[in-house]
Amino acid sequence: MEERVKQIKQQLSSHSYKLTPQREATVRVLLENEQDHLSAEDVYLLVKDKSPEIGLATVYRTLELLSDLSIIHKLNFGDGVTRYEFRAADADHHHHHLYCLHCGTVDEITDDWLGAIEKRVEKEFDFQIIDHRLTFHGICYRCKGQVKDPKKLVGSKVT
Amino acid sequence: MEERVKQIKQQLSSHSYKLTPQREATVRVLLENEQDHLSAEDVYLLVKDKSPEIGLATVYRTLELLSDLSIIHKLNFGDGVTRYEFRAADADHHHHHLYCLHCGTVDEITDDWLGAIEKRVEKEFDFQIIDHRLTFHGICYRCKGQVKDPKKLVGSKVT
DNA sequence: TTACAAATTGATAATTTTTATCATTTAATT
DNA sequence: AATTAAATGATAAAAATTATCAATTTGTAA
Repeated sequence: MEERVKQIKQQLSSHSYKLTPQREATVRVLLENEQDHLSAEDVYLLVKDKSPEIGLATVYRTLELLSDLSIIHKLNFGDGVTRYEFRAADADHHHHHLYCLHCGTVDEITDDWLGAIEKRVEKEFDFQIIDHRLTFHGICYRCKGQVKDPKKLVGSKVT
Repeated sequence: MEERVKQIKQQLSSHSYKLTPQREATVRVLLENEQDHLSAEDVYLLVKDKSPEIGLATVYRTLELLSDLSIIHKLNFGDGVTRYEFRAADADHHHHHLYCLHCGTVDEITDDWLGAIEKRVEKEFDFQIIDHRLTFHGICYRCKGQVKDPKKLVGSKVT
């Protein structure tokens, strides 16, 4: 934890940004909730618990900054809100997500399963891949059995 | 074209919805621009050219309806706008997209390349897949050579 | 330490996209 | 022709994000 905060501090200062108290509070909230995919509002509320004086705009600015530096990733599961996730230290790609259409939970696949497909894309489409987004929509193991007609969930749900 | 309009009319009426002139105009715009990925605003403006009396809310309502019936798909490439694409008559899955970080163009891969991976997800994660979203972010063949430092494009760009 | 310039913040206004409301119009049915 | 439900258009409202700007904080240099 402290280790990672320090590392982020360095990443910031290497681009001449400071790790202000507000930014640090935001980073810590993100680290403490690494499993979740928090929206800006979520982050704001959690940060506010500890540092009530922080403003919403600052949280947005911090998330944007961290995203610019590729310290976090922006995600969009189509519910109208941008979500943020810590970018694994080692991973240079976006990992894959399992989005449950029943309960809304998002699980992760941290391995990159797209290697072969990406090669094919680069060759067949002459497309230089920088990153990817892969999300499966369906029913998670927790909700299995609770859903009668999965097809019904497809419709307008989620982009 | 006429064939497809008629087919959509039937899909609507089978759910007791009518193909009103406004809905038909919207459907035709979507069909005429099938290669593009239009936002609601885009559709609205194109429909307005032909039928100036149509309201924005009606366009939104129509897109939502078509999406509910899985006649079109909602897409989100992270630019803050929901986009719509005609759903291929045969495809029961979302097809894949190539999103160019340089020019913003979205190309399509209509085949489903995820079969093997989906089997693995279902087995390893006990996740019942209903649909998927796969988008590659990178440089398209048109922009190849025009981009010096692709890594620079990664940052905050797109969710 | 004090002074200064630049970076950052908080409050809030403004924007943007989408949804809700509601009176009016249209369409189908009796 | 009368009646009911569906659909529409105009517009208000909501939700998320971005922009503005004065005030504060920070790091640096005298």
